[in-house]
Amino acid sequence: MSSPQGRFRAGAKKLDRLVLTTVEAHGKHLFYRWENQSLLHVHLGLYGKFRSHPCPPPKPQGAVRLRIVGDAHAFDLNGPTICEIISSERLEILCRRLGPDPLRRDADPEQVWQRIRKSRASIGALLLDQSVISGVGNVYRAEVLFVNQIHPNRWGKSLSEQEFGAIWETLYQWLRIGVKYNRIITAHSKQRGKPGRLNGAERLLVYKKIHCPDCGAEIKSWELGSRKIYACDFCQN
DNA sequence: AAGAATGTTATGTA
DNA sequence: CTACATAACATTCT
Repeated sequence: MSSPQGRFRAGAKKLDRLVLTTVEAHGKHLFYRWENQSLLHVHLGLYGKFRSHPCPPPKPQGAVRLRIVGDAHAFDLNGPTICEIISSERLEILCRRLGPDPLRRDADPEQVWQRIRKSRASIGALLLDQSVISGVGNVYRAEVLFVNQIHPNRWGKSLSEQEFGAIWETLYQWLRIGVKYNRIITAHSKQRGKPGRLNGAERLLVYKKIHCPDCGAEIKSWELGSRKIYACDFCQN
């Protein structure tokens, strides 16, 4: 996040010379541990954003929930769903209800599979269920089902173990690419060079697309698990 | 300038 | 009890 040293203000609290000791992510929940033992929990939600400023930072713009000021740089946290100081008990409760995160070393895909194989819920809904698997999100959900040719409406229990294995493996690879380039990239063009150079339209396969990149058919979209899903009825079944 | 959105949880129902 | 579906919330961007 920021330089690990800085001042830090949260709500009525203003703390001096805090030093960041560890940063950890579990799914989309972020946890910042500070030297004074305090624990900051952040969830960006749909539009939360960290913004960097040179010092001295300008007046806070919009919903700034947190400002960290170092010697040379400052960071604002705008519009997160969650920004709170929590106890370690709360941290434990939070993490206990989160399913495995493919990016984490401690992630056990078998746990996810055991939930999916017994479920009558659609695989599309299951991939967004944070107690089943965490960190996927709406874009990767559409993309991972497309590339593995699995229809979002299929029941979890209809998937083969091999199909689930392929989903997990794809997510594992893609999420790492996402971290590396700091953006979601699922389409890899051989022509265009580095994925970092792809524009928004090029770097995804089905999400918000009109036509299927494989067969050219119209991409269908509908609500699934209270989010919009995109799929090709011909290539995914 | 209305409405969708790269998200999650609480609550209700079968 | 479990497991699903739906509503509610929050702010930004187009």
